[in-house]
Amino acid sequence: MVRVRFAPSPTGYLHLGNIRTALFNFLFARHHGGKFIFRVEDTDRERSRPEFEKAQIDDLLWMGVVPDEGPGFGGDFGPYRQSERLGIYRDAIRKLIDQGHAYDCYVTEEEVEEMRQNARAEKRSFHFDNRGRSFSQGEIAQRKAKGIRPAVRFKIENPHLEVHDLIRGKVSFNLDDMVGDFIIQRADGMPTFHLVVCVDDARMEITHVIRGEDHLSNTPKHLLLFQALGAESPQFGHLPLVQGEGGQTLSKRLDSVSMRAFRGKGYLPHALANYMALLGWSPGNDQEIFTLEELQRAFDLGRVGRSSAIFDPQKLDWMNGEHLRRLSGEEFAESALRYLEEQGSMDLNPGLLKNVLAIFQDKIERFDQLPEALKILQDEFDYEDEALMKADESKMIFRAALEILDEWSKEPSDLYQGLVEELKKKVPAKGKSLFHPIRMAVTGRVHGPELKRVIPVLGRDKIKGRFRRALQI
RNA sequence: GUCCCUAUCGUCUAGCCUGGUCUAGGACACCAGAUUUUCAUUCUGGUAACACGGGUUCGAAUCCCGUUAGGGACGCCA
Repeated sequence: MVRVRFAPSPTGYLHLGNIRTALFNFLFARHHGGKFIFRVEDTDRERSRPEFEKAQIDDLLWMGVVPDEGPGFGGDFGPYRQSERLGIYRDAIRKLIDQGHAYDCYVTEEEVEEMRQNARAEKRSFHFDNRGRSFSQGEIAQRKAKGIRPAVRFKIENPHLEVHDLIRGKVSFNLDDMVGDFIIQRADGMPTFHLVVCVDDARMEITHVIRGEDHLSNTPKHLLLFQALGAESPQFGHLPLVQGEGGQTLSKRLDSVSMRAFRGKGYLPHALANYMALLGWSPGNDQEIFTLEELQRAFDLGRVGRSSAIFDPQKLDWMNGEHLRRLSGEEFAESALRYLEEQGSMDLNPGLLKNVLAIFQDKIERFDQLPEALKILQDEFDYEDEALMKADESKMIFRAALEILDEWSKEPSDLYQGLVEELKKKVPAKGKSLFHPIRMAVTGRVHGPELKRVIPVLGRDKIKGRFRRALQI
């Protein structure tokens, strides 16, 4: 049974990079009929926030990436918040120390920092020299007396490691020229990332660790840890990183690529998922538009690329437009309404809105273009082409239109057809010279949606008002 | 600085493993045209890439080495 996990630390909002990792894990799990686990890595007490955990889950659910296990989602391997698993880690660390895989290290943070500074000054690469391993009993007693609390370090004994990465193939490391013994428990008693990740992955029976390439160099440490823990190591797959526009590094502080920002701009969740899936993965054929279900079926870790990709908002916009146009009119209106409500930018009545929204389905690429488009509902507006409005030919059309509308008795759905037919009888204008002034009087714009659709939706009274107003200009 | 990863149109990518079918395919963007009495949609066409240098081979985008460039890691962050 395939079991994968997405384990962010609740220290910020999810961004493009994070959520793509989540998506790939989810897709991989679904493809293989396995489980997707959401785990909260909140061992950094200073920076972790419950609000962020909530927001992260909310963003995940919004995209349709639903955990099978996690806090609030059930599962037999809980608790899924690391702050609630401290006892488990303590036991594991105890055992590692007892078995000689780890040791209390009385070297202080300040001392390490000094070593690091020196190395930098001499342009040497730095790694801890493991001096804490060989302190004498006397020295330890002395340090204890000074009130120094020990951190626990993991003893690196076989530094030559090979990682068989699902995406990159064989990668060899020599930890000797990378790091020294690394900390698995801080002086304050909290376990660190390396420890908790391995303990949890082992206990939660994670079979595949799919994560960002930034973790590739952590993998040898984790391999060692799994070994020492007496656990079978999962398989690893390191995803190429996503870069922002212009090749900049993505971070939680880069607002433009946060999930919040994408939701605010009005992207369809599945369009976003579709776009992200194609950032680093390709199906091997020319298909580009996928539903979430199709992605699950087609996804294959072996077809994930090895080089990093730059996020291209233009292609995202195009893809969102494609998904928008594939929606039924009903679905489009619902999604649009949901967006407008979420943004709180509309106080118009949903009944009318629903009819109006349909007009814009093939005119917008993102929902945030809607408020501007919906301005045609407002009666007060400026005319883009005032000269056209003032022309005698135009006035003649407006007057004729008003006369027709005054005597109007047919179905509202015939409003456009009927109006145009009658107008053609009353005025000499036709073609552009007829439709242009009408468009200007009704919408105030040179361009816009088809009059055929706008006029029936606005209704006779609103249209009449607009022609009347047009005459006064 | 040390270690690791990567390198095909401006961007996302197919092709690479298993050399010839690649005068390198698709998509976004861009340009031109057609359709649509506007705009958008749709359709047709076009510009545009194997980072560089060596090697292996009858033959290299594909295999090997080096250079360069980009990215990542080097935390008592995750």
